Parts: sequence; C-alpha cells; structure tokens
Amino acid sequence: MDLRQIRYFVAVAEEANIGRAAARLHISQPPLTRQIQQLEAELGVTLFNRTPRGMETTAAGEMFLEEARNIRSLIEQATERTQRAGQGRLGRLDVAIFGSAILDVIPKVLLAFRTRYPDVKVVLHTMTKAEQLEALQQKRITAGFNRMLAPLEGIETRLVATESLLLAVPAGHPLASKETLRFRDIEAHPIVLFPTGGRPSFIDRVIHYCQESGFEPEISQEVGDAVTAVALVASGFGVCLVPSSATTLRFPGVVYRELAEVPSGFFVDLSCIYRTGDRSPILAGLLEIIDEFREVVPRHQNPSPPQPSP
Amino acid sequence: MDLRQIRYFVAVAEEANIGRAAARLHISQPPLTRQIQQLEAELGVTLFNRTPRGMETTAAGEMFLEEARNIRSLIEQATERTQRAGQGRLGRLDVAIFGSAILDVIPKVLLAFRTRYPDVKVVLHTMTKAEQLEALQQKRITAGFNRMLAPLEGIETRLVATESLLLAVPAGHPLASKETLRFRDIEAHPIVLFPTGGRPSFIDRVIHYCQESGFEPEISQEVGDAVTAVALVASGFGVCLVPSSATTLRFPGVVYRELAEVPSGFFVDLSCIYRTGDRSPILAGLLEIIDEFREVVPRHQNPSPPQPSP
DNA sequence: CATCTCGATACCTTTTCGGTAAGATCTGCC
DNA sequence: GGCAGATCTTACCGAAAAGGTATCGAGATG
Repeated sequence: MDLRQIRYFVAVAEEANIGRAAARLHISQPPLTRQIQQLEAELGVTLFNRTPRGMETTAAGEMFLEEARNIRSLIEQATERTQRAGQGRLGRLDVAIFGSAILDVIPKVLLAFRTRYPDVKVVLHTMTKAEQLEALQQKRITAGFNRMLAPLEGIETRLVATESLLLAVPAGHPLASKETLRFRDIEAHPIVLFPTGGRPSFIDRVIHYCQESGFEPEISQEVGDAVTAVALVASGFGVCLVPSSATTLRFPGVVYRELAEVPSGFFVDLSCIYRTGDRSPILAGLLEIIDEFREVVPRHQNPSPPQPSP
Repeated sequence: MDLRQIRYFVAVAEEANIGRAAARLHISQPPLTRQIQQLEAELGVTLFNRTPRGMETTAAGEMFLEEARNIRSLIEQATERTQRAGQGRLGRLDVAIFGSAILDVIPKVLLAFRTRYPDVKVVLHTMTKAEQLEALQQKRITAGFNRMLAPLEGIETRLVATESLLLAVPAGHPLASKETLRFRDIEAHPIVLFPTGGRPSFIDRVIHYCQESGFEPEISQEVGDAVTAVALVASGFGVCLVPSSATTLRFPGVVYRELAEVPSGFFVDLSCIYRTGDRSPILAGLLEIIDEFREVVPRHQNPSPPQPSP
C-alpha cells in the first residue's frame, strides 16, 4: 500500500467517478484506474462496484474510506507535530535544579519559558551538582541550574545571574543592630555553612573570604542547602552568608544585612549547564530566555564588581 | 511523504545506524540515506544527528518516530477492517420488520446472525411493507421481512418460513369447546382481520378463503397487526386467523385451534426481501442463515401442502 | 440504431527507485 | 601520528514503476 493509492482512493470515492477524480488529481484517467485495481488486489477486496454511471463504494469501500481519512489526518498531524518539535515549540524539557534554586530567578525563567512555549512540557528534577552532571551525560536531563561551576569537559555553562552576598542574622543578634556591617565583623561569630557534599563548593569560597580578610571562621554547622541554613540561623546557630536571592526566604526571626568592606570577588554566579553540542531547539529557547533575563536580574544588589575597601 | 519513507525511517531510528537498517530492509545503504534525506527535506526538519557512531534521533525525530508507529498501526488496522468488511464480518446490517414479525423465527434468525457475525451491528427498523420497499430502494435498509409479497422489479425475495394458519378464539367462545374444528365453522362468527394498509394483504387472502369455502365472512374489525388482533380476540371482538408463529403470543383468555377441512393454499409465507444485484457479503451471510433456518422452521405444523378436504 | 459516457486495456515515455563504486569524516589502535 | 575500520554521503547507472495517449467495450440515451 502507498499513500498515493490512499489519496487516489479517497478522490475516487468522493467523486464516485474515475474521470472526475483523475481531473481533480491532475492525472489522466488510465493510471488512476490501474492504481485502484492495484489497491483492490493488494487488499483482496472489491472497493467499488463499477456501474455505467460511475464508481459506487461497496461496504468494504465505505469502511476503507473512513480509515483512509483517519490515516490522512494522522499523517497531517505527524507532519505538524514533527515540525513544531523541530522548532522547539513542542516536546519536553527536563531541567534539574538544586534544593534552594527554587528561589527567585529560576522560577521566573521557567515561567517565561512555559508561557512562550506552552506545548513544551517542563519537568523539574531536584539534583545535587554531581547528580546533574551525571544526568546530563546520560541525557536524562537537558539542562541544570547550579552555582560554583568549574569548567568541565563536554559541559557548557550559561550565566543566569550574578548575585551579591548578604548576611543572614538572627533578629536579636548583636550584629543585627550595628549600623554599618563590615565583613570583618563576622570574625567573632559562629557561622552556618552550606552546601555539604560536592567540593569545591560555596563553603570553600566562604572560608577563603575569611582567610583573605585575615581570620579563620568559627564553623557552627554545615548543612545541605540554603533553606536549612537560614532555618538554623533563625534558631540561633549563628550567622550565614547567602546569595541575595535568598531574601525571598522570609523567615521569622531572621534579618538580612548588606556588608561593607568585603573581600574581592564577593558574589556568586548562578549558571545553567548543558551538554556541549546539544543543538536541541528547546534548549536554544531556554538559553534565549536566560539571556533576556540576565540583563534584568541583579536587583537586590549591583552585579558586585569587587569593591576595594576604602 | 510516502509509506516507504516512514517504514525506512522507523528502521533507521530503531537501529540507530543506516547500514544495519538497510540490511534489515533488504536494500543497500545509499538509497536508504537518500530516502531519509528526502524525508527530512520534505518535513523541513532534521530527524537525525549524524555521529561517527551512527544515527541519533533528534527530539523532532523522536516525535516523528512515535507518530510513524501510530500511522503504521492505523494502516494495519485499516487493512484488516477493510478485509473483514469485504468478507461481511464487520459492518452494519439494517433490517426492517413489520410490527408483529418480532415473533418466533425472525428473532431466532437475527440472533444466529449476531452470533456468527459478532462485529456486524444489526439495526432493526419497524416499517410497513410499502415503507420497506421504499427504504430498500433508497438503500436505507439492506433487507426486510414481510409476508404476502407480489413479485416486484428490482426486489428479490427469499422464503424464510411457511406457516400454517391457526384460529385464535376467546376461551369461553362456543368454537373453543368443539372437538374438531373445520374451516366452515367460522362462518357464523365475526372475524378480526389484519393488517390494514398496503393491499393486497393477508386480509384479502382470508376473505378469499371464505369465499372459496362458500361464505362471506362477517368482519368485526380491521386492525394494523397481529398483536392487536389477538388482543381484540381476547376482549371478545371475535375470532382471528393467525400464522402459527403467533402462538408465541400467550394472551390470557385466548386459545389457538387447528382447523380441519381447510381451503387450498391455507398457509402464509414469511419472506426476506432485498435489492436485486446486492452483492453485499453481509446480506449473503444473512441469506445463508435464513436458508439454514428454513429447513428447521415449520414445527407448529407441516409446511401445509394444500389439503384437499375429504 | 447511432451516440454518448464511463471504465478498462495496450503501448510508450518519464520519473523514481535501488544497486555499485568511490569519497569524506571520525574513532581507535599500534 | 599514521593507518585501519566504521559510518554516512555523493555520483552514476540500470531496472521498476508511474503517468500519458490512443483505443476498446459495455451500458445508457435520445
């Protein structure tokens, strides 16, 4: 069987006349006769009764007409869906985020993506940095969001946002009442760090800041993610350095304070990671949106060019 | 697009390798390459990423693979359903019956048909004889059941059953108690006749019997169908001649009596009517079942060869 | 009975499909 | 680093299939 034969059959069935059907198909009549005969031979069924007035569908022909129309509409649908998938307007986007990346900019990016590509199903997976890299290579996800990324073979990164760092302080804490807070002021106070697992991470960065400023931090506790860290701050475990987007986390008993006289490079990047050479148009659409958002993002604080202390 | 291309595409997608796919399709590799290229060109979409290890479906390719499998299964279904329709094992049978034909043999025939052809939907229409003939010509029905049919242009008949005639008598009626009942005994009693409309009908036949036996019947009432007639008999309107199959109608206060010394041709035929030249295999199936049933049918009475009165 | 309509058949031309041979590119191995 | 192997692509040729023209045959029509 052949789609041509199906198209021809429908024309003949609808016109009930080979000559007219041939005209409609822009071919001459004899080849059409032959195609119909071949179709009947292949199915082993008489589809038309030949009358002196033309062609009249049999019951089997009527059945085949119905199915033929189904086939044609399915093919139309297949074509359209494939083309839309090719343009990235239809399909599925598997994205991994780390625990506290649900804050602020990432939901905004994903919301914009879903609005622009309503027929792309966005599936969110929660994964650590290491899990994201593995999942990327196994193609279980198309993109991941993370911070503190070292350049890696086969993985590309795209900057989403650069965030300044704030200090989360319990409301009654001595530091909460100071007017201007300098980085060195942290020295005397226990500090909560995150995330555990997957070094180098933000923890190493914070320790490095402290050493650069000339002191060793007193580590109160290491926890898995920012949300837990801020919760511990609320309970009085100590203070904690968090990306500015964490201010979306309004925790009773916790206030966020900007710091002056900060060490150099006192900010963190949030990036999107994906496979090098991934030409998926859906990924391209996501990156495009990320690019649009990046210009708008740093609103809690300037993109923090390393501030020399006065 | 072409079913060949779809078949080829599925093979390549499943093998992820043009060479192996070509082997599976029993063609050489270059034509396969070309068909895939043509398919991609026609869709305007890249379906595969060419890697040094083989062919890897893109997201669009994945989408098309899914649709391609749907298309193939739909075509398989179309083929099978059409073939079954061609053999009369799938489709629809529109049958017309007259009011009281629901008795006895016709339900049995239709039940047997539905058992043998479970995928043929049987649709029953209630029509008078005239309506049946019109519906047949307009192809609204495939077959009808009726009695007393005159030969007609374009209509074929097939005998379903030949039934003897019985006399329906009210329980307390003088005739109900007689030991042997002869046809002439009817003479003194009012008679209920059916069906009205569409002469010549059973009514004329009964009147003819009476005249042949040498008397004019006293007509109590003419009604539309046998069921009504028997109901009137129960109410004391008179007696009534009914086909033997009417004994399925067990009406309180009505008894059925056989008659002796009957006129010649004292029976009625029940026939199936259909269009001359209708080659529908479903109709053929119905006629086949009717033929099988006819041999079994006359069980209330012998097929009633005209009995010469002694 | 001549004529018209419609589908089927015969025969030829053109298109398309599949096969063979050779090219280009990347991987992996010694 | 160069060479063998695998894989897809390109080029060209013969074979199969599709379409076109001319004609036939059967049934309807005036």
